[in-house]
Amino acid sequence: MAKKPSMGRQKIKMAKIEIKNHLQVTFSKRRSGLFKKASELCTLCGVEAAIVVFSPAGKVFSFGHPNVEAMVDRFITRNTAPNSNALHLVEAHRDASIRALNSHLTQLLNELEAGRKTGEALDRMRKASQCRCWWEAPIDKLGLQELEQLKDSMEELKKNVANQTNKLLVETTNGSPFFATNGTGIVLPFERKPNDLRYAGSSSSTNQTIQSFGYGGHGFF
Amino acid sequence: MAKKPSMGRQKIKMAKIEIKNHLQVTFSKRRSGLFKKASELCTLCGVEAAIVVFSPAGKVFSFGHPNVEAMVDRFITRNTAPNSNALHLVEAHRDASIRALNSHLTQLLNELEAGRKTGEALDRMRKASQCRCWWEAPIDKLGLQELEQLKDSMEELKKNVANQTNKLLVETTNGSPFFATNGTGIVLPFERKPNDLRYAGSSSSTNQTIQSFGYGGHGFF
DNA sequence: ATCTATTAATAATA
DNA sequence: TTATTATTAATAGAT
Repeated sequence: MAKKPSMGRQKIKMAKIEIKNHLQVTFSKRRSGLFKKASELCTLCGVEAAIVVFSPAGKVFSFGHPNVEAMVDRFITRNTAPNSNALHLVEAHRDASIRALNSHLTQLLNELEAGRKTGEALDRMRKASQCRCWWEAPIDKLGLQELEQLKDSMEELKKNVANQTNKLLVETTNGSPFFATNGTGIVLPFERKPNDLRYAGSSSSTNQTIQSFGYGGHGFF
Repeated sequence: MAKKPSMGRQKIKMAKIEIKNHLQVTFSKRRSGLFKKASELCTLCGVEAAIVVFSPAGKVFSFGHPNVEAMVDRFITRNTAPNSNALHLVEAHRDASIRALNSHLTQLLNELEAGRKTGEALDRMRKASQCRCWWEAPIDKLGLQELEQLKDSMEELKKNVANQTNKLLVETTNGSPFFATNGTGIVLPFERKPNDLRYAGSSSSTNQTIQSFGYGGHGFF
């Protein structure tokens, strides 16, 4: 079998290769050759470089030493080119967004802190105001038995004083219908439990202060 | 004169050239060779490409077909990227940062809102608790003279009822120090103003009645 | 830069 | 894609 000697490498015209197959092969070979050359350049000269190639099919091939994006970033940053390309706008926009977010964040943190302080102040006020009614605090310290006894004594007390009280009320008030109907005037204010006062994180008044409202003649507790 | 034949091209070790002069020459030659290769690739294959090289001195050399800017733009705002290179990571990282900031922001907004509501609730409580003691609110409205009168009437009232009250308490309680010290037991319930009872956002307790604590025997108002 | 002996890249082919 | 080979192209070293 006769060997057909290759005609070896031939000079080619420097123009777009029309034969698709050739073009594809040439693209592959020359692209890798290009990247190899770039790599050698980087190694021999200790420099940084990047290459990006968009294939006819739209694929992207890139080379970078030490890496593409660092190179591109560096190029963009360095490139204080007068031609403001869209990239700059994009990046600027992104940075602006981040800056705006950070600013917003800072403002919110400040508001939050202020809100916390306001809340604490209000809480302190609340606690202080609780103590303003002298009878509220001690009630919590009483046991059930003591409360029962207290209730009894209150009821008896109420009876004893009811008449005088009602008389006074009629004389001195402008006729609030409040007690007129039940005709009693003895009320025992009690404090709700402090732990019922939890408003943490809740906007609802679920554990709002429960006050005892007593009518004369019937049990309060 | 005898001609000294050049020893021609010699193979070189693929490592950084230490001799500065050599390095500079090699950088120049190979850089132009690289750009030429790139140019040929673009011509032969009809593709677009860009090269960026940073010289050891910090200078930037670039090649681009059709131009570097367009190539870099296209690379960054890349549409079709099969090879996931580090740029993606960079971009992803940036996006992640924005996302994290947004998340933080949302959380803070929530906290802030909760804080506002808490503050409002506390404020309402404060206002409400002021009214729990019926005499507190009106007190603010009284002038100095009226306050003096009120003080006098209360002191007289206290004296008048002290004996009876103490007696009752001693008889019926187990010695709660509750009323023993001030010696009063007569209560005058009054309703506070409805508009002082604002517990907006609360489903319960909205129309809570606040009892007043009063003393019988003398008119206060 | 230019030259030239060599090496490296690669077109054609399989 | 990968491998082979004949050629061309690139370039190290010297000028």
